[in-house]
Amino acid sequence: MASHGARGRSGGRPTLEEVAARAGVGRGTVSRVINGSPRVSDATRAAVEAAVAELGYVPNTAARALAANRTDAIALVVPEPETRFFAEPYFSDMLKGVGAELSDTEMQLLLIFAGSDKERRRLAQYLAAHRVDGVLLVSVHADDPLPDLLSQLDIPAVISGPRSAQETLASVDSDNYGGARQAVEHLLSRGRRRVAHITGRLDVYGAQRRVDGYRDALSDAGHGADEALIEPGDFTEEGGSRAMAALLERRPDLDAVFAASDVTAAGARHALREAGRRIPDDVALVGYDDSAIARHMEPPLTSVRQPIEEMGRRMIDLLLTEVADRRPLASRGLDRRQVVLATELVPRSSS
Amino acid sequence: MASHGARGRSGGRPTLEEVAARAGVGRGTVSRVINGSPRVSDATRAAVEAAVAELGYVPNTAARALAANRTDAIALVVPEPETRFFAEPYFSDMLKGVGAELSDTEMQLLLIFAGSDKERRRLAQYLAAHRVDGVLLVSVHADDPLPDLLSQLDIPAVISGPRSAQETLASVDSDNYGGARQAVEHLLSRGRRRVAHITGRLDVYGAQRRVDGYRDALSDAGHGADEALIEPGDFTEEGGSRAMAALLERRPDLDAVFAASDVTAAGARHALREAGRRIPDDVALVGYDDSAIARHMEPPLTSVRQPIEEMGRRMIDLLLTEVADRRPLASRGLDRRQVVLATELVPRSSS
DNA sequence: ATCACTGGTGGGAGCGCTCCCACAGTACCT
DNA sequence: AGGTACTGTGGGAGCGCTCCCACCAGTGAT
Repeated sequence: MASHGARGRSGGRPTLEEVAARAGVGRGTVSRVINGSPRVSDATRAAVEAAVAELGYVPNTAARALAANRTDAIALVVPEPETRFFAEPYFSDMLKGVGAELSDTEMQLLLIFAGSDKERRRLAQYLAAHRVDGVLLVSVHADDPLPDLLSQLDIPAVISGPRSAQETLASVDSDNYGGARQAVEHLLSRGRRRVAHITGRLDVYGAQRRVDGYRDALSDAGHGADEALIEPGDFTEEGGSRAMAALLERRPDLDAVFAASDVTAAGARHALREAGRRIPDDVALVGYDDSAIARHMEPPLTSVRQPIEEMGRRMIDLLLTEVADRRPLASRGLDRRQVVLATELVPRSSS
Repeated sequence: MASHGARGRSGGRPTLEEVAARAGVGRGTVSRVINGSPRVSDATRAAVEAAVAELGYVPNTAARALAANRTDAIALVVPEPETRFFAEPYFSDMLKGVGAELSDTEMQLLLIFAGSDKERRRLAQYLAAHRVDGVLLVSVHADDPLPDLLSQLDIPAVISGPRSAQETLASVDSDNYGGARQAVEHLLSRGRRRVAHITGRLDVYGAQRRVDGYRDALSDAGHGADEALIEPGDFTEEGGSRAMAALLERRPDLDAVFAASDVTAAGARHALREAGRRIPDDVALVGYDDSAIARHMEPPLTSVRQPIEEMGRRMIDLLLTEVADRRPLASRGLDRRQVVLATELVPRSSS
């Protein structure tokens, strides 16, 4: 008689209890089946699954979150205004990788923009409320307080691009050092001898590593480091243009430029044109990121490609591991919390 | 003595109960303060707020969701693959409006892509679990089962672009009829007399309305409807090109074309060029959407602009109203559940 | 036989809120 | 005086899960 709806708000969604009654088992057993515990007999499992299907039972996430103290959600935090998010393929590629890796998981992905101060305050509140089990942090600046907030709140997080060589958070990065070497070695192999470098913002660790790669590639090839061939940029087009002009003034004999980003390269190209230098005839140019800009530049730009989609996938891998490790008070599997992925040089006619 | 942490897991986050103890009031009172109920004396409210601040209390969303049977989250569902989402400014504009209108709300926005079958199944499950209080549905096709699923689950939803004149869901749309009239009237005012129309996919209600607007504008101006001047397209570039070719064959004397989208217009332009017709000298061309394509076309394309960002804002308004109306079993404020916003003609040199 | 174990199971005790009923106090009519 | 009505407040009873302990076979070692 008391089959379903003991306290039956008959209209409502079925509950665990109702499934249990229907299947003739206890609540605990249904819970075990739902959560895929192995310690359930096959017969019982079948009975429960039948009841679930008949009743159209769907677990109540809020109740689960409350009881288990987890949310089964992670956030992808973009500390940029939404405009940049849409403008740069970096983010959509990243999102594609993240989505793919998450697709056969129960985890739900939240996309959070934190470009403005207001949004950042909201985010802090959000994190303080522990509304996600983990955080993916992309495109973080050196002075960003977010990573520290996360460690303080003890929320698992993975960062794309470590802030320094001593990064404490788990991170996934592409090989900035190796990518820079590839670019420079490519230019040298093409017979260039006076290779300049326009750097990125040097408070970004990845930009520093690119400078290191540039230097080492030159010295390994027996070229002394010529500091006059290095000019700081800031990843912007104007910065690239300004830096190029400075370089041309200082070292008019340069025959190649490695720019720390495609956008920077676009600026450099502009300055080169103004100075009447032909690309690649007079000066070869290599960028970084292999963005749409590179493909559409005139002439098409040789660039270093980062496996961004794979970075997204690896970030999820890492994060899920960190989240899982926190569930039982057990084994930390921190074997490799800093992942570095190889880059690839995409040669085009600018070099 | 028993001030805080009656059952104190000292490490954990403070709870409502702890705040109540600290402030020397009952749980109910703290809850009232947190939720902004007016029936709390100023003195008590101040005491509670102080306790909240001292303890750094943040409400537990899961507990609240469980007890109150709401989630304080809404979903923006995009039934397209992510690629299109990033490619078309429509979505980013929409998102901007939505975000703006939501920013001084406690509501959290979830972005859900449902392009593939797998994703759609996930979404259905997600909605069945009632993980959001409401849904924003953009870019829905006529045969999409999603709207019905939503009404069936009794989840408030707002659709961008009604599926028919009898749309039951709340909707926000731009004035497709009026926009088409604007386009045609503009062409007539420029002295054009044989204005053709390449339609959109006619299973999209908005496309039908554009045809209606086109027809009425012509007949109101005393031009009989010439069905030979109407050719179905499908919103794609190839479709536009094909339709244009057909029109030219059938009515080589046409002197203007109103295309149901900028993309369609791009296709039409191609066909016109191939046929040796000059734009606008021989044939004037008007598109729809005022997208980047319109601005960058050669010659720049006259187009009808939809206020997409405002549409996003209005959709949120409507949705929040619907969600609020469902909270107490009270007053439905369904005054205007179908919003239509005016369009604007942006004249450029193609007409 | 007795004593471990082990796989399988039931159900109590929470998780941290909101809802709502009860009730004290004050104020304003009859 | 007694009624009625409100404001402000406390706290019990859930919301629907998970966790964990207790318990019941069955199995093999002693």
